Amino acid sequence: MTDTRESGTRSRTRRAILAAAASVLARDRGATLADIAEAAQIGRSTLHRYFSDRQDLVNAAVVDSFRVVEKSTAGAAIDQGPPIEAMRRLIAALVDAGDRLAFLFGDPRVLEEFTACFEPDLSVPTTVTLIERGQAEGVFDPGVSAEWIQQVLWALTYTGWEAAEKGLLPRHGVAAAVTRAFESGMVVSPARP
Amino acid sequence: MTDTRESGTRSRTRRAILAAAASVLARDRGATLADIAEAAQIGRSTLHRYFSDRQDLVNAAVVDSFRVVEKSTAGAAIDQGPPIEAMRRLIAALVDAGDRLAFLFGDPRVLEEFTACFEPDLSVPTTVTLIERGQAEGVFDPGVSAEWIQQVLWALTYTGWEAAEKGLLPRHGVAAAVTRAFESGMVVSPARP
DNA sequence: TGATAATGAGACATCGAAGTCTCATTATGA
DNA sequence: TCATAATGAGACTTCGATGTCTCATTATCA
Repeated sequence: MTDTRESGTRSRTRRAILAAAASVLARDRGATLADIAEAAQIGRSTLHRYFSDRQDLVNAAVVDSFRVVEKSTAGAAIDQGPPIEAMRRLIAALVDAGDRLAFLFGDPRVLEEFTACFEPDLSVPTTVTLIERGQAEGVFDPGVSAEWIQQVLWALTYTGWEAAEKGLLPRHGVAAAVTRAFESGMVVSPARP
Repeated sequence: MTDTRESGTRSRTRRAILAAAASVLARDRGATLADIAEAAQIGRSTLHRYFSDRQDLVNAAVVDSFRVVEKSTAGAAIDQGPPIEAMRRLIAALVDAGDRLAFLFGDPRVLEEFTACFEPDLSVPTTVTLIERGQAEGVFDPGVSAEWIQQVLWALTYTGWEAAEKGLLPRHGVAAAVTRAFESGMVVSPARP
């Protein structure tokens, strides 16, 4: 899928811009193209050489972030082993891709826009598949939809990332805190309502 | 605190603008003042008669939303009864104030800005107080900070609101889904890591 | 009803970000 | 080294949101 006609230099610059865009926009959606260029350590005019539009840049950043998260997910091998263990690997992977996830999750509109027109890599097992597998095995709550569980997963991961940003959680404790919240909730001896 | 010199008409219009602002901005942070005026069913020039600045409007909307959420919280009487029950009432109240919460929670910067300069009504028991009470009684997870639990609470509530917006959850099921997630997490037989 | 408050429509100026372009400089690779 | 690719700085235009203002109309209340 990568354009092989693009030189190494250009390819590297492009990646830097996309990473900077996701990182900056995750923290401030109203950020200026100048802000993004500065974060990418390039001139604003250079940015325009790669992406004609702001919209063009955002679109590319979304697709790119999808790919990055997808890759992280793939690395967690979530189609193997017990669902609980697979989910713990997935959470760790998602936390690692925090910037990208925060960028995607932080803007509901962006996500919606692309869910329709963006066809995911079918060779990569999806999060929903893992959740459904866990539900079938009676490990994940079968009383709610897999999509809801996925939303909760993303929300908790995002919250963990944000908490670390604010200094509320130590970086190295995010994955554990998210995992714990996801698996057990906040009540010690849960009484199902 | 309400300016008694303001006529009933103006007071009503002001409230309508603030409610519209929170509602519109919760769904689209980049929304135009024209969008907000339209949602409030007033002319754009009228809006400027009430709030000189965009910043002025946003500030007022934040303060107002704080008050609304505070009032909801107060109505839940979270300083009374078992913490679990109090938390369930609180979640129901927060879900009811969904728009306002989404507005406040959806923009981390807004929240930060005001947490410092905005002194809360001390006569109203705070969420953190409830959480700490629950932790002291061994009901809420004492292994994490109360602030983290509060973040999770807000995140889950926001996610429930958003899921309802997207049609992923029925409106009447949001509070139950959030409560369940908050208390028990997503795993049927939790194995604490 | 009559005085006044409140509003809506819209013209107008302003301002900042976005986007375009040029030219000199630096980096890359054959 | 040399040709070419890539970049940075900055001038410039465009465009849309914002903020100001006027005037006619409508709503409110004594």
